[in-house]
Amino acid sequence: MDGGTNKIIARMLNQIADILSIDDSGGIRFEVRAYRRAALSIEALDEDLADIYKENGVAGLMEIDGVGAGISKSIEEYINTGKMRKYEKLKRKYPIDFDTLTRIEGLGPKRVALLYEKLGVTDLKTLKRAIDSHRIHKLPGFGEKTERIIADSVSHLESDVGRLLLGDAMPEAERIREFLLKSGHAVRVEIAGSIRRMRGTVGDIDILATSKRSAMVMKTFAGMDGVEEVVLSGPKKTTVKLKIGIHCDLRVVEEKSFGTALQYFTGNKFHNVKVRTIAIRKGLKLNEYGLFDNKGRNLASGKEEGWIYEKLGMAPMPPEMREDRGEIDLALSGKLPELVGIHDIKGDLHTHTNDSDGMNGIDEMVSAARSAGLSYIATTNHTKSLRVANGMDEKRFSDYFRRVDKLNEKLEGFRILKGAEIDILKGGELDMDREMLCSLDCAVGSVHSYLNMEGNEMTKRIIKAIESGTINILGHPTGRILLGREGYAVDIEKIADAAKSNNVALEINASPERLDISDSNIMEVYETGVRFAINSDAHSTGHFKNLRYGVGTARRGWVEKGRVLNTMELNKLIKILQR
DNA sequence: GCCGTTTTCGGCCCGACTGTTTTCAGTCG
Repeated sequence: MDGGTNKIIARMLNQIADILSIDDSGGIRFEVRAYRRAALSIEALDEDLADIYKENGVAGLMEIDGVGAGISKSIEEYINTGKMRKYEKLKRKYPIDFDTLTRIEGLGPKRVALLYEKLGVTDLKTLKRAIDSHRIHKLPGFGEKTERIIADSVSHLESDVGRLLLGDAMPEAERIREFLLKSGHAVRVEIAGSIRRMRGTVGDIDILATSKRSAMVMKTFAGMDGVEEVVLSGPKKTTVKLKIGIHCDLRVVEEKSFGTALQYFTGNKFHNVKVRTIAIRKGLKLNEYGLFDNKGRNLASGKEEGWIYEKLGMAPMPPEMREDRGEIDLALSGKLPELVGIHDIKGDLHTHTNDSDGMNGIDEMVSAARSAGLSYIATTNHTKSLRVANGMDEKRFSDYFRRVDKLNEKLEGFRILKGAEIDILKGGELDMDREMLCSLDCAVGSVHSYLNMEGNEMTKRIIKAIESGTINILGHPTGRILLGREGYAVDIEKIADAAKSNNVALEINASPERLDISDSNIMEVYETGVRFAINSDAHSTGHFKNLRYGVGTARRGWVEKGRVLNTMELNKLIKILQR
């Protein structure tokens, strides 16, 4: 896992880009772009740069996307000496906290540099002083309005709203979509951007609409419930700030541009750059309005999004894969995987009832599961050590299972599997009698205590539980909480290897604040051949709808249907769960 | 500075909006 070096180096590379871009005469802008690209690539890395360097040296570093001879040398220098000369030299000229200052609306590297040269602004504190003394608006290129925007943005930054969970942003986006459709001014309305790509957290909401009356759509949008203020508005694009704390962009295009606009507006940015580059190679030009040949004719007029990929020699690309992680090469060679879909999910193997810490009784959970289209669930209440969650001892489980038996007799076309979410104790032991443990239909083992354990120890603890031969699924394997805490620093590949050999599935927990394991973890372990289980961890009847976020996470990790335990029909599943 | 099924040199995605301009630079995605 990333030990912190990556963030520091990424920040240095970004600041090099900032400073270089202050004077962009003489074609330096491509160098700037190269530094930014490398920085982003490094931020997204799961492995620590220091480890990569230790194992494979500069050659290893150069394998990272966007890192070539120059930047790899700089990284090497930093790892060995704790310093990067290029960075130090540039910083001497501009000793400015670009990282913070460029996060302020309306401020990019050039304006930040000007603020430094004219007013001595180097960080948030000195910027606030400049704002208070009312000197910014006199600078060339600035004005009264810009000064006010900067002042607003500074106070906003201090109250930091940041990102939202997908599980919070998606319902809001759907509400907006429905509202715009009902208004009658828009023909088609789609959610695009990172929500469509199912990223676990999102920084804004992107909506695309088609209409001949774009002004009316914009007006409807700006005036709808939930809008705090209009940030910018033009005939083609409007941005509002929502009361839930993030921005929402609306783009309106003509009907004939819908496919290309959706492709463009879904992103991500780097995926789009690659797709457009492929278009150029074929003598075409792709933008949000169409795919144009050299005579300026729009070949994509009226076509759907999938057509664009096909025209460029690829199969239609699932939105969840569009992260520039190798999906384009895969598509060009005709090898895009068949991803698991929400309709493949036959059951849910991690749910709770009000017998431990759930909100609803088993009968209510069953009918909610049936409404969600499932044909089985495992109820997996907590075990005795987890007192805060009203964990159950063996006696209570026995009583509970008798009730389940009776209920199962009455059910047709649906089955409740007798399960438990068993605490993996500090030393890797399981919090249930072995006899009862082995009699369960479905055993989920999870860590809920001593979360700050050192990585190696936690890895051993989890592997010991896996090797007990008594659990079927490792629940929320890394314990991460999105926007909350990092996962345990476990060696996920070692865990996956052990899980594969012991016929244990790794959970993809669909709870919006978990989405654990993550898409990048999935990609790391996929080669081991380990199975996954996409579970809601439902604590109430309303939580089954979260399964879609788990499926989204799986798709982001390129998971195929055959690798997911709960896509199986019940009979086949039961055989696999036996141990 | 990076990169290669047109290339180891010569390219590098493309457009929207705003404020301060008087035709555009800076910022953003």
